[in-house]
Order: sequence, then structure tokens, then C-alpha cells
Amino acid sequence: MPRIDLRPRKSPRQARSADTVETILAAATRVLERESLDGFNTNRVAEVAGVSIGSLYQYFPNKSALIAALIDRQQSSLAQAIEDCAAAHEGGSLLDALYALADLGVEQQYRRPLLSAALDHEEARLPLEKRLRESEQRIGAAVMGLLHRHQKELGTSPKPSDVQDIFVIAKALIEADATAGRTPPPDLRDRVVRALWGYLTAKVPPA
Amino acid sequence: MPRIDLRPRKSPRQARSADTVETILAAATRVLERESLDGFNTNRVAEVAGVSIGSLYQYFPNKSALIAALIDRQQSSLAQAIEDCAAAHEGGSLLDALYALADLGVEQQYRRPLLSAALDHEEARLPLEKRLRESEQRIGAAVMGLLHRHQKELGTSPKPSDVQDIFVIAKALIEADATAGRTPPPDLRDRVVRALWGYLTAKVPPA
DNA sequence: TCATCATGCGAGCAATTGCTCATAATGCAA
DNA sequence: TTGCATTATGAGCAATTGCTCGCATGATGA
Repeated sequence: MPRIDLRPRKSPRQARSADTVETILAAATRVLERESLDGFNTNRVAEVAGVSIGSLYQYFPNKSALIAALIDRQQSSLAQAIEDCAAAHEGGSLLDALYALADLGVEQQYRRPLLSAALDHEEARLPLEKRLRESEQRIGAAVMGLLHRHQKELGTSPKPSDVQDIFVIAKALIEADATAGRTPPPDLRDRVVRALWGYLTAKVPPA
Repeated sequence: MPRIDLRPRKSPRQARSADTVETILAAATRVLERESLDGFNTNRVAEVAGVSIGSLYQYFPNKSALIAALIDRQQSSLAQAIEDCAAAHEGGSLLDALYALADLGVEQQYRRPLLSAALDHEEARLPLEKRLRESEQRIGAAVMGLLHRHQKELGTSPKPSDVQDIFVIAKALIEADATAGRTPPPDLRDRVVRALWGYLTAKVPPA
């Protein structure tokens, strides 16, 4: 199994090359968003960016590295949004926070459905970097903090698997709808919260 | 957008050709299971099957049709299993049925994790056939019947979106673990049931 | 036995695509 | 201005891969 180097090939030293990198990433986003993973090839990205293929390979050692950079950006931005959201509901009720998180997820996935789906898929396939794990850590910590603050309400102290699970549940519910239609159904938000709240407060009868 | 014909090119008329088709499908399963969607190409499948590439294309008009056939099989078998499971718990408690369904899903996804993941991915991408929709119908009907029989226990009459949602939730939770490790964590089953039970019985406080 | 149809074969075409490298253009510092 | 480092270019190579087509082989029924 060949290890794939995902690190950037070189760092831009002049302003114009920083622009080039920016242009390439924007083009990559556009291509992935419109044509999904089929039709996403480095030649096409370079063409859409209005940049030569050689320039692309000056900053990204291979195709995977380009995708990894996109994932990195998306994950960081999501982590930031979740942290902000958790902070904004610092004193409020757990339910309000869950609604806010659900809205956030819906907005994120519906903005660019194909992009989200494609990045999810690649994320599972690529050898992840530290930085990505870092975003996951941040998200986990933020949600864990939220649950911890409402321990009494929930009856038990939150486990790491709880955080993982509600993340997976929310993502799956939203993605299932997002790949089906252009705009979110009006009840999606409620169904997501119902799933999360249900999972967190479930009292499964003992056998 | 080019329509892809997924119908089989011809039906086997002699026993030996039925064998060939069988061999090809088995090989396709093996390849998909071991190498995921990368490394899954028609030449490789033919090679593993010990059959010429020409023979493959006598029965499957294109690569997508081959994958569609695999999806068809998998879905039919899942539908059958779920129907059997629902029938077996005809008179029992809802909780028992949920546990059984969770076990079924865990077993299915852990048997061939890469295959499951790959087929899921392709299923979203391909223009689905009637027969596939039919399997989905069967699954939906079986679960709907189950929920309907426990209406009192649940308090409300089940909606189609309930069926859809618990299916999505279970699948996502199991898949998340299945792509991570070789054997299911001991608590996976309980977490799945907790999610399903929680969703079905959730009482979200009103604003 | 022979004619006909079904099945099996695999070399290789055409298209795609990740990526290199020799070269040119541009910015910067002295 | 000069010289060096940085950045940009794009023709094209090498590898992959979906798929065709002309032909060989096997079965079947008369």
C-alpha cells in the first residue's frame, strides 16, 4: 500500500502564488460541487481555475492532497461554527442548543450537497492528517462540554460514544434528505432534534 | 446526461452460461469486498472469475449494470431477512423486534464492510430500477407493519418518515463502527436500539 | 453427421487522467 | 540593470480502463 503524501508541496512566498492557491481551491470546490467526484480531475480543476496544470502540481503533490485541503477547510469551518454555537448557548437549555446545532448542520449540508457527500466519502478513504483529527477533536470537545453542562437534565454523565453517535445520527438524517431534494423539508429540523433528544434521554426498558 | 442501460444484455439459455453469470457475480463480490471501488474494474472481475472480458460483456451491457445486479441481490436478501424477522416477532414485544433488527443489520454490514459501503455509494449514484425500488418497498412495508402493530405502545400512529428515519439511523450507526474496526464493539447493539427506541418514543418538550 | 445457434475468447482500440519536465515569465534585491 | 529565486506554462508520457469485434469452441436437434 503506497503511502500518499498529503502535505503541501511548497508554501507560497509571494502574494501572487498565494492567490493561485486560493484560485485553485475555489475551482476545486466548484467542480466538486457541480460534478461530484466523477468529472473531478486535476486537469479540469486547473482549467476551471484558469491556471496551468503545472501550477497546480507546484502546490499540491497529488490529487488526494488537493481533496485533503478541501476537507481540511470544511472541517475547520464546521468546528468553528459548532464551537460558536455551543458558546452562544452556554447558559441556555440543552434543547435550544440541539435545535441550533441541527439548523447548523442542515444549512451546511444543503449549501453544497454534492460537495458534502463527496468530501465525506473521501474523508473515509484518505489517511487523515493531524490537522483534521484536530478539527474532530474540537467538535467532540465542544459537544462533550455541552452535554456535560446538562448532566443533571440527562441523568447520566455523557460518554465519548454519545458524542460520536449523535454526530453520526444528525449527519445521516440530514444527508439522506439533502441528496433527495433541493430544499430541506419543513420537518427535517424537528426530526433531527427528535432523534438526538430521543437518543440522549432514552429509557430503554430492561429485559 | 447519458442514460445508462442497466438491464441485462441477454438471458442465459443454457446451464453453462447461467454458471458463467453466477461466477461473474461471485467474483465481482469478492473484488468489491477486498479492494472497494478502487481496483474494481471489469477486466479485474473477469480475471478473478476466470472468464474472458468478452463473456462478461455478453451478460452485462456495462460496468454499472454489473454493480446494479449486485445491489439488487443484496437488497433482495436484506428485504427477505427483514420480512422474516418481522414475521418471527409478530406477537412479541417491539423492543425484542428492534433488537433482532439491530442484530441483523450489524451482521449484514460487518460481514463485508467494504462491499456494503461501496454498494451504498453506488446506489445513490445510479438510476435505480423498479426491482430495487421494490425491495425498498418491501422493507418499508415490513417495518411499517411492525410499528403499526405496536401503535398503542408508541402513542401515535407511525408515519412513513418514521420508517425511513429509523432505517437511516440504524444504518449510519452501524456503518460508522463497521468502517472503523474488524469486529463489532459489544455495546453497538445496545446503542442502535437505544437510538431507535429513543426516536420512536421521544417526548420532545414543547417550546 | 451436419447445420445452426449459443457461448466463450482476448487482443487491442479509444478515451481518460494523474502527473513530469523543460522552458518561459515574473518579482525582488543589490 | 543584473542576476537569482520564485512562479507559471502546457505538451505530452505512461498507465489505466471500459468496451468492441472477429473468431473459435461447444451444444442441440434433425
